[in-house]
Amino acid sequence: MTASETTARKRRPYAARVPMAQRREQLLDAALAIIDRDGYDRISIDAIAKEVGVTRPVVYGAFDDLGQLLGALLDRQQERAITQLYAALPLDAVGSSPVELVERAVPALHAMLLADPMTWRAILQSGSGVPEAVGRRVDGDRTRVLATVELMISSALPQDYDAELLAHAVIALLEHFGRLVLADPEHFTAERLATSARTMIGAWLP
Amino acid sequence: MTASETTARKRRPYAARVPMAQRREQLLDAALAIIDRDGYDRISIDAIAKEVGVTRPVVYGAFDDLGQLLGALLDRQQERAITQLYAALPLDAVGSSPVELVERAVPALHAMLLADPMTWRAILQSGSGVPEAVGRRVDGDRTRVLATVELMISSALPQDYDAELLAHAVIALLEHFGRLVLADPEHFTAERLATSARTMIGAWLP
DNA sequence: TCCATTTACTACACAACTGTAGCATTCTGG
DNA sequence: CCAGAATGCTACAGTTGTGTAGTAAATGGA
Repeated sequence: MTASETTARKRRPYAARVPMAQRREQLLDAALAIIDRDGYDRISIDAIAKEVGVTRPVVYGAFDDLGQLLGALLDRQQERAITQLYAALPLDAVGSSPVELVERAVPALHAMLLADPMTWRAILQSGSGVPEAVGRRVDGDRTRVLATVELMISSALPQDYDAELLAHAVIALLEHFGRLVLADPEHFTAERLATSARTMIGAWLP
Repeated sequence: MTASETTARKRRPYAARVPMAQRREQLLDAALAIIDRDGYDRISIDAIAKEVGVTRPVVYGAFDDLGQLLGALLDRQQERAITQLYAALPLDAVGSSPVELVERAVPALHAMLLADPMTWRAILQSGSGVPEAVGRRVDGDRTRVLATVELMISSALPQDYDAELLAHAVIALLEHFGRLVLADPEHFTAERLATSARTMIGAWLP
């Protein structure tokens, strides 16, 4: 065994070469998997590199820094979530009563969550552990959703309800029950949730 | 200037000596301040030492490691929160209707939050960023509170409401509106919240 | 086959943090 | 004043992560 053979033996074999676009997607998938498994406070360039089986310069070749990577992940995930949300909501039921809407929306949203749990878990755990740039972005998104929900409530319920507070309540409940469904879908079934929602909302209608 | 003078010049002046019990309390206060300002993911022995103006061995002289310190902080904060909560809730109103209870509880809870915001902010931001041991403890506490709320609901509302789901909803709403009040107390006033709560709960009563 | 391009790895410097043995300083009582 | 006890600091070793210059390997086209 010569010295060059000894030296060559020690060098880690190269990971398969991958076009940049595909590599970026792979890195984003890895980041999402880490966030889902370990939480936002465990995400790092080093962790992502290890998850994929490449070295850090490869990650830096695709993204300038962690912030940029997380921004790209957010872009991608947001697009996925919005697509799923619009597919799930009964937007064709324009003239229906709130109770009918709820009876159709709850099972659809329930199925949506379970069809892509990783996406929704990452979104619904966007609490204080997220990097600051991510948190600001998510807060902005939540503000927009809040305004939309507030408009819907204003047109559906009597005027003696505070629409802004109700919108906050609806968002908080959707997020909380989303987390419960993802954690225990057999216990928090679509049927059970729909029944309760119908009963409570029904009591608020004229 | 002799060599010993030069050496003495370079040594950092000692922080004031403090009895152990007082030091522990001071370190816990510092930890709470860091969590409030920077979040759970920024808490570390080093950060606490810097916050107080001592070196790390001083912190390690008081607590074995970060986990033990955070456990002690949790014990202390939990005791504070429970004391404040029991002082705020109208426990003397045993025979009152749910609407009356709410009308008295909301302003009291509102004032409680603002009387000690740091304590409540640390509790209400106990999301995914917390160290695992803390998260498990908080989850256990939440489960107990949930069971208590579920019992109260079972006795106050008609049987066609799902008490478990409602308990989850109440907890989610209390936490969410707690965060809103801490963030913007002038916008989310006690009066406004009480009015909305009265209207909604009133609609559920026989 | 050879060469140029593209993609991947190594080794390094640096920063931040954990944990501790040994040493230093401060304070109080005799 | 001095000695001892109690509390505080320094320097060190180790770990983990960031970021990068230089080198290596792989691939495809001529």
